[in-house]
Amino acid sequence: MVKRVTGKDVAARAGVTAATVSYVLSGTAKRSVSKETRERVLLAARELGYVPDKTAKSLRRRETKTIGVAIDKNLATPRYALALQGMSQTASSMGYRLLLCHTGSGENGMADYLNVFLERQVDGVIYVGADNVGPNQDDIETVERDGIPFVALDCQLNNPSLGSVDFDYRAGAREATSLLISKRSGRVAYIRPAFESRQESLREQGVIDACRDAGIEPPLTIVAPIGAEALTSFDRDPYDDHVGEPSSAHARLIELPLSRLVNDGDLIVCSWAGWSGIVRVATGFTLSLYADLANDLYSAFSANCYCVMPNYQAGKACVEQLVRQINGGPAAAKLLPIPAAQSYLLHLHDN
Amino acid sequence: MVKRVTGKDVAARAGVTAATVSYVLSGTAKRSVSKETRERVLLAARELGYVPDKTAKSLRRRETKTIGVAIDKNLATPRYALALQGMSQTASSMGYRLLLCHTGSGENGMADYLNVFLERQVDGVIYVGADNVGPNQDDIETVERDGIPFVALDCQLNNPSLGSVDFDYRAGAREATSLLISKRSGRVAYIRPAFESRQESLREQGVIDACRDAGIEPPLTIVAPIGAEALTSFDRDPYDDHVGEPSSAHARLIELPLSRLVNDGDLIVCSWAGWSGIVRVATGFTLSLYADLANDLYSAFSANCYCVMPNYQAGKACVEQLVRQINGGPAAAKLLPIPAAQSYLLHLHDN
DNA sequence: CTGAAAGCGCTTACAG
DNA sequence: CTGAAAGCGCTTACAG
Repeated sequence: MVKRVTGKDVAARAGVTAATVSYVLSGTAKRSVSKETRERVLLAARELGYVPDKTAKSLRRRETKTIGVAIDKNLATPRYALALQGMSQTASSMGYRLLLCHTGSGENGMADYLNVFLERQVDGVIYVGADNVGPNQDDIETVERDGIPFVALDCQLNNPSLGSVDFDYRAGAREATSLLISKRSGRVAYIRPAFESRQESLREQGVIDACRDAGIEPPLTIVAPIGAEALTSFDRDPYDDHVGEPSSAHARLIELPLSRLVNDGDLIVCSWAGWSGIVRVATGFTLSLYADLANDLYSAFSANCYCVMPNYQAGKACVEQLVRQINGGPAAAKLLPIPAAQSYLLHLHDN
Repeated sequence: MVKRVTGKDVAARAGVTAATVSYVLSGTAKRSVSKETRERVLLAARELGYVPDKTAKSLRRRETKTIGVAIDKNLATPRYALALQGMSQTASSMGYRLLLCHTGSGENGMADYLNVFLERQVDGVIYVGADNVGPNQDDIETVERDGIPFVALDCQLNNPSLGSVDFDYRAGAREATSLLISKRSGRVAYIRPAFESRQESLREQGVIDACRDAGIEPPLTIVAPIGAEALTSFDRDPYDDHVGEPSSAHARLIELPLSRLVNDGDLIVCSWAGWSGIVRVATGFTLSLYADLANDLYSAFSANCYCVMPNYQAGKACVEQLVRQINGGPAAAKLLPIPAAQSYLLHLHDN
């Protein structure tokens, strides 16, 4: 391993001092440098292959241009991966990088994602978290007390002092269900998971809203045996998921006696992305129409309508808002609309 | 913003020097500290809420305990998200964090993922990349010259001086196809994308191997109009993917006149995860059996057999190998087997 | 327009 | 067993 080239080496070669090198390369226009000196420095830097040490810079400037992302989600669910991608690309375009953190607590009992801020490794934190509940009360107090730039995605915190990006689940569910109702008359059956969360309540309420709007009876609600753990990360190797008995939310849905619970011709609304495909296959119904209250690649093949989750946009919004906070701006709350769409592919078959 | 608590503050309170604080808290057993002093230091640190500054530590120790991950993949494809998850959890358990990098080149013309190493922000780099081709020749030379700890995932580099983790596509395809053939007699039809890569060649060869093994005619190969760009990241907002004309690889598959290209009863082998579901729906065939040469959540519903891609394991292997390199070990090449499995769910229906 | 110097907060040989 | 000091590589007021 060769000796590292430092700013001092460049300075020596250019016949200037390290300060001048810094002013030329970091380009803070606090000092003007003569064109001739600047050229000499740039040449020397290029000749020596100088790459400034960011750890030294961070120590001195007290900023890292890095954002911590607390995400323990099951990334095999494209929703979260897309949000992460939105964050990554936006951060990159704004001169930031993403550091992945877990939500668990480390050695000193401090939550990992807060610790990483206090250790000065990141300038702010985006919390996606392991469930849809959000950070605990202790962590929230630490964030407020230490003034940590902080944005929570899809946590429904309702805390104005914390930054947040949320989805308008209720309006989205209402719109998608209404779209389904507009295509065909029939009873609405709603399939949702077995656990309670603010998100699930909002979606269910939106389905009820749509039935009321249309003047039809409230939905028949079917509770699938799927717990909140389906949302979180793998505690075990997901490799195992695919060789033995299926344990994913999708697989457990098929255990229901679906063709006894719903009738052919029902308008079947599913809380999660991709469920309608499973119900369609499992029941073999030919008259029913389907809606997914979220979407993934497969919704286009099995759901007649679905909610278009703006996951990438949400990731982008998180970064934009966090950077505003890092630069001294206030925390804000953003609520993203969820448009409803018809399946382009199923629509093609109609013609 | 209150003044930051430093090691010196803790030292003052404990009546010792900053050196002692460092020895107590960083615990490098290079110096033994009396039990009584240690307690005083720990108490003072707790009382003051001391969290050591990692940027200072990194500058001094010349290590960051951070791994750069160059990943421009479409994370909506669970394969890559799972690999990332394997990396993240493994890194965490080994005391490392993950910094997301892009593969593009930044300001100084240096590839982003190499730059981040030269800037001393990471101790090593895992390359997943934007396509299955791997880093370019210039980058490889930089890695070798500067001795950058480096592992390439699924790049088929065949360069012994670089660390690598690859999949045994050929054997995997052979095994899955053989499993399909063992279930029913019939012609093998193989559906693959329109671009060439080492990975695609290996899979195709594996399918051919299986036909030869079984003494049946070589597969009928069908080329789907899907280009390599389907593997890479979004240049545009993927939000658009779901509101207009479908542009994903899955959607374009359905544009083929599949029911004219294959016959009901064919053994249909698909190169990518999830394709068999689309072919099954698009053709409506009742006699054919299907295999996916990769798997996702939906393969269990539509493919009779599939390859179980050890993505999580691969991510884990990358981190383990990289850390070994960071600690001075040599680069190694790891080839992961791809087991074939039968769909548990479709198997249930047989009974 | 440029130089000399202090300092960010740690770690770690070097003395005692 | 502990203290005093140097130094990691930058940035940035302060003089000139």
